[in-house]
Amino acid sequence: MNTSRNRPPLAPPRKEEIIDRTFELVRERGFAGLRMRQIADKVGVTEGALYRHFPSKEAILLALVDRMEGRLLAPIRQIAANSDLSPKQKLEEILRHHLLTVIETRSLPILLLSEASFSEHEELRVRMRRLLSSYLGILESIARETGTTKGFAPRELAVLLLGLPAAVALTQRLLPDEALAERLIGPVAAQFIGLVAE
Amino acid sequence: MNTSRNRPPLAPPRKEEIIDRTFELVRERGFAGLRMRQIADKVGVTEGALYRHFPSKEAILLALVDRMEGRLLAPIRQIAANSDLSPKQKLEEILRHHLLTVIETRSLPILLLSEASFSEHEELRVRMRRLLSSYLGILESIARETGTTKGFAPRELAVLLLGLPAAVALTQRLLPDEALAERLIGPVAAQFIGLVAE
DNA sequence: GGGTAGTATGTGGTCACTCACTTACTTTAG
DNA sequence: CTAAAGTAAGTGAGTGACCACATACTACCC
Repeated sequence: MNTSRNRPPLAPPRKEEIIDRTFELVRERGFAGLRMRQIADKVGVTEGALYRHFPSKEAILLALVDRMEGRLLAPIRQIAANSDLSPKQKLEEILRHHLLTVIETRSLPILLLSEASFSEHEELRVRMRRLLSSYLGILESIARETGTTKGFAPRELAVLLLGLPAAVALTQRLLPDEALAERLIGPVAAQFIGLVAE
Repeated sequence: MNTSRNRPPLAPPRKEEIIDRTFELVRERGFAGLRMRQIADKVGVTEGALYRHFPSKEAILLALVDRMEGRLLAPIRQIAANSDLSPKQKLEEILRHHLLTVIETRSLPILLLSEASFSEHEELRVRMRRLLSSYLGILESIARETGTTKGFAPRELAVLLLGLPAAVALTQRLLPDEALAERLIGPVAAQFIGLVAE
């Protein structure tokens, strides 16, 4: 038996690679301009080969949303469940995680959300609604644990907190400014939390 | 001479109507899904007729951006130039105007911004960058007039203030909630300004 | 030698845009 | 006043490019 052969069973195979490359394409060019041809070229196969692994383009997009959800929402759920943190600390860590994700993925979460909200794929819109709903729900319930929220209702606070990553996503996509981005992720985010929550 | 004949010279003709109908289509279905066919159907002519008035689809989209700019940015410039208002009042009015526009146009400004940031039409991306740049610039210079901005640099404050309309746009598009929207436009916006500016 | 991954080559449909021609007005010349 | 000329707006039938997806065939690996 060939022990030197490194099976790639956990670092999963083509399927994962296809999603990876698609992720990169969407990050640079967005949803609307994505073509099966581009994915195939980037993976280094022909279009037909993609259909060995996914039944349709929509299936690839849905897998991409899963990926995004894992990267954005899963860590946020963990932070929210961490009982070592005060509500304020939770909000701060969530905000920081969201902002970091926005920067690393070139604003993908927010832009996906808005592009997908127009998609003709019903399933995609449903998933995006769910994602946003979960996100706001998590922030809302933390807001309820928090002492004072400066008179904002929990839902209102949740929307306010979504605002910073949303604004950062838009400005950094169109007017990149690394120094500004770092200030926003760091001190600005922290102080912003300080203003709206005790 | 027929005095009762109401010439329609100022309420301009087809061209304006085409932009109006396109505006409605984009508001409901977004940029990416827009087809010349749909515009023609909505105006009540054939596709060919559209090309009497605009040389290309892109030209229609650019005219649409002009329309959006007139609706969003022009009033904001006026508010900023109104010397009867304190800086804080200016920020408050600008924020309210932006939020109202977002609600009336079903989140169009923000979503246009993100969809267009991926467009293959270079000119469109340039225009969107300019629009965002102007918007942030106006807020920035008001921030400079303001006494205290709670330690935020002017540019940082501008991004923070963009956040609320951005978040409202996303949530209202995907999870419409009229009562929440009204609270956000009214008391929440006012209180938010109170927090970040003196 | 059978299943998996791949290629080469379609195919039907859609889209922005074109074009020859018509229709309804308006302007102008005699 | 009228007929000829000019023009703005529109029609309907393309056209070529592109795209998601399909089908037939092939290389490779246990």
